[in-house]
Amino acid sequence: MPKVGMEPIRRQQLINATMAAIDEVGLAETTVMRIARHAGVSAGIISHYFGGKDGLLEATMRQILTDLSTAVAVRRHALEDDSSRAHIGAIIEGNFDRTQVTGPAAKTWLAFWASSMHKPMLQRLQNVNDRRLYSNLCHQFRRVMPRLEARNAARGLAAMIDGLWLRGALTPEGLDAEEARFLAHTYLDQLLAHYGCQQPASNTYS
Amino acid sequence: MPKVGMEPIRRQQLINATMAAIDEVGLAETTVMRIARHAGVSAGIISHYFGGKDGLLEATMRQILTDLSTAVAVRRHALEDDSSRAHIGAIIEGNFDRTQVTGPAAKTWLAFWASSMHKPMLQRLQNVNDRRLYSNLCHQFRRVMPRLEARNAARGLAAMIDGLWLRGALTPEGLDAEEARFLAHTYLDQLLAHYGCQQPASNTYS
DNA sequence: ATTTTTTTATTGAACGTTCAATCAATAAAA
DNA sequence: TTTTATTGATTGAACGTTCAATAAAAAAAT
Repeated sequence: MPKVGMEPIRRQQLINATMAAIDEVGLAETTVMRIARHAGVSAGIISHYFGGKDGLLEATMRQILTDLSTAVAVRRHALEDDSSRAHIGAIIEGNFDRTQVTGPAAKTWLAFWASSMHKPMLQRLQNVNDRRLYSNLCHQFRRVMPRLEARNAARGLAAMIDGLWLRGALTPEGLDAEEARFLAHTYLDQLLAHYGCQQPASNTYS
Repeated sequence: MPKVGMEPIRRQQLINATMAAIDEVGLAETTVMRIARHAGVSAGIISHYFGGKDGLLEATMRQILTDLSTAVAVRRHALEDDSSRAHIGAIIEGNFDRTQVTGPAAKTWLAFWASSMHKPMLQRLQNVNDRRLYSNLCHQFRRVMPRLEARNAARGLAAMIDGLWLRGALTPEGLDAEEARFLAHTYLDQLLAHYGCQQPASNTYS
């Protein structure tokens, strides 16, 4: 039933179907037929729109990374407070955004993470994202502490965020976003407390 | 060239070869032939000793988990100091043990971690290990802080350890064990500082 | 307004490849 | 001679990709 202008619709359908399939059976058992069935189309269409399975997987990872960046950027631009604490808090909140943390996205995220160890293209994507998180954190920490300490604080918080993600993706019940945010913010408070920064006026995470 | 008593030797050879193969090309492209070539034997031998590829993969994950547990247990039994700080410090040190952190083991570890999301047997193994780490940490923290705080400290430190592992496995240069240990110990100090515990006499990680 | 032509979207069977598992044959050690 | 260890060609299943065929929509022609 071909109508014109199907391309963007199909691309999005197939990307969503890829995440659903990975959530369902894992990347290893995600075949083009299973993805196609999820999207309600035939298998051949994948090669038509993405040049092949690899192209679709790459596009899917791209989308996840873009969504994550957007979630962080939106919260940072909405800040009234320009303190480093507020900026870092926004980064934490963005990283535990609802759309990212929910089932399919989280499992797809971890699957690509593991896969990126041996696929240069995915590794490149993952690296770019990683560096941005680290350099953003580092820049904000440097506003309130010396270079070396800022570097360590940034690495520590980045590891904490990733670790919470990882554990969330692995537990059958999925990530408890509230608890994760609480732990990350508490850690942030501890990092900043050593340099005499004032506590935030309201700590609104339970 | 069959000699008697080959079984334990071959089993270990094949487990090591499996880690080498995963380190080299990733779990997705680790075939029985590649493993066999690494071990210098034929492909058929894998089914003979492990009942199939899945059996070998399971045995490999078992070995990694056992090695990790042993590394922690050895350090905890060697403690002169019985303080909670010393015990938790030993858990950290064990988790960043040299044999675990080095190339093949780390990448195999992460690969299985991702894979365990959809393979019940691996998930079971991973869960048992996970609970032991958490409950050990929780038990030690409870010696110096209230229940709820101990729970959060344990979850935070567990996430930090996993996050450092994850990032270490992903960076091309591999995990910088010294830095990881330093960050984990610093975090531990921060957690304990809130409850007025004395700082350790000597902080011997650079 | 109808019919014809062109364009665009989609299908699904066929093909070639890859892989894990099997097992009869083989060879060294007991 | 018997037992144990190992091989490697073979088998069958599963997968990604391709492509000729098809059908709907849009455009052009009547």
